[in-house]
Amino acid sequence: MHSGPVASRSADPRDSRESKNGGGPQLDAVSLAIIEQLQEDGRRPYAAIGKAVGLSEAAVRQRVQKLLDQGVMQIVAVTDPLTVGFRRQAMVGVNVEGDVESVADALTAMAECEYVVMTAGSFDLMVEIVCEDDDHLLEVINKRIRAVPGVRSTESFVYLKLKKQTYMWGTR
Amino acid sequence: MHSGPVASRSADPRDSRESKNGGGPQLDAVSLAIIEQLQEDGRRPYAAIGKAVGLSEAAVRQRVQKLLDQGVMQIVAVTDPLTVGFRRQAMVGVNVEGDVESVADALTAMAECEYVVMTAGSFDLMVEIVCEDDDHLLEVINKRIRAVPGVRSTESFVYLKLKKQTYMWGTR
DNA sequence: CCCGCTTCTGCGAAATCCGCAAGCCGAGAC
DNA sequence: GTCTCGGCTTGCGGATTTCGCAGAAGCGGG
Repeated sequence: MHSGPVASRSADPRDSRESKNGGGPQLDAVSLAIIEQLQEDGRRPYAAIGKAVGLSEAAVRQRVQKLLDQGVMQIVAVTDPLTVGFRRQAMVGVNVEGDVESVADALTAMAECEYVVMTAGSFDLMVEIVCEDDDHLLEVINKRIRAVPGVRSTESFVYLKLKKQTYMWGTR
Repeated sequence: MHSGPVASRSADPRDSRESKNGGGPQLDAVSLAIIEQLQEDGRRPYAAIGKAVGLSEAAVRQRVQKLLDQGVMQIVAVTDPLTVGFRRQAMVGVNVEGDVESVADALTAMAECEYVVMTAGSFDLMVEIVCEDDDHLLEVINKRIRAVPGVRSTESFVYLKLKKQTYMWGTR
C-alpha cells in the first residue's frame, strides 16, 4: 500500500547520481525530499513527511536520525540578528601572509565571527562579523582581527540592509 | 511551583532592555532563552523548554508560535551545501550605477543567490552564490548577474574551504 | 475601582514519538 | 543457486507531546 513513486526507484540511501563526489556521505532522492520537508518546517511530524515522500513513519524517523547523527543536517532555530540585539554586521575581507589556515582557525575561534571562509581572489579570507553596536564592531575589526598573527590587511563592508537570507539548499 | 528565576523578573515579552531599538518587535530575556533552547535543538519538546526557562508548557508554545508568526525566528533544517550536491560557492561583490535597491531585488529573485546584502565600502552589494559546478557558477556570474541593468562591475571570490558557519545568534 | 488586554496556567483529548519484532525484498558475496 | 546483509514496511503498545480551551493573574488606562 505504501509503494510511493519515489521509494520504488531507489531503496538504498547511500546511492546517488554519481558516486564520485567531493563531500561526505551521499544522499538519494528520498533523503533530499525529507530535507526539503524539514526546510519548510523543522517540526513537521514524521508521519506527514512520510506521506509527502512516500515512506513510512518509522523509515522517515530512521533517516532523519541518521542524517542528524552524520551531521549532514541539523534542525535549528534561525533568527534575524536585528531582532535579537545585534545591530551591526559586516563582511571583512582579509589578506594573509604565511599560513592562511592558521589565521582562519584563529578567526573561527572568535564568537563574533559568524562565518569564515577561505577564498580565491583578492582576499584570502572572508569573515562575517555580528556585533551589538559600532563600538563592538570597531573593537573586533581593529583590535582583535588585525591582532591575529599573519593578518596583513583587512577591508570592511558594513551591512546597510540585508535583502535575502535563505536556507533552501536542495529545494530548487 | 513554576516560579522560574528568569520569568520572575519580567513577564511581558514585549519589553526589552531599551525600548528604542532599530529592529522590529522586541524580545525579553525569556524569549531569548527559548530561542537559545531551539538553537540547540529545533525539535526540543515545549515541556523541556519550559522547564529550562521557567515557564509552563502552554506558555512556551504560545511564545514560540508568536515568534514564528512574527518572523522573528524560523525552525528549519540546515545542511552542508557540499553534501547536497552544490560544489561551487562564491561571494560576489557588485558595484552599481543608479538605484542599488532595484539591483538587489533582481539578484534576490535569482535562486542561486543564497544571500544578498547592501553594504558600505568598495562594493555596493555582496552576494553569496551557491552552484552545482563550475559551468553553473560561470553562467550565473557572467551571464545572469552582469546582465542585470545597473550592474557596473563585479568581483568574485570563489570559496576554497568553509571553515565556520554557525546559527548561534543570541547564544553568546 | 473597574475594565480591557495580554499572558500564564491547568487539564483533558488527540496526535505524535519511540522502541521493538516479524517478514519482505533487492543487492552483492560466495 | 544460496546466503547474508541492509533497508523498508507493518503492526503494536506505552510514554510523551501537542493542542485547544477555560479560568486565573498581572498590568495599564479611564
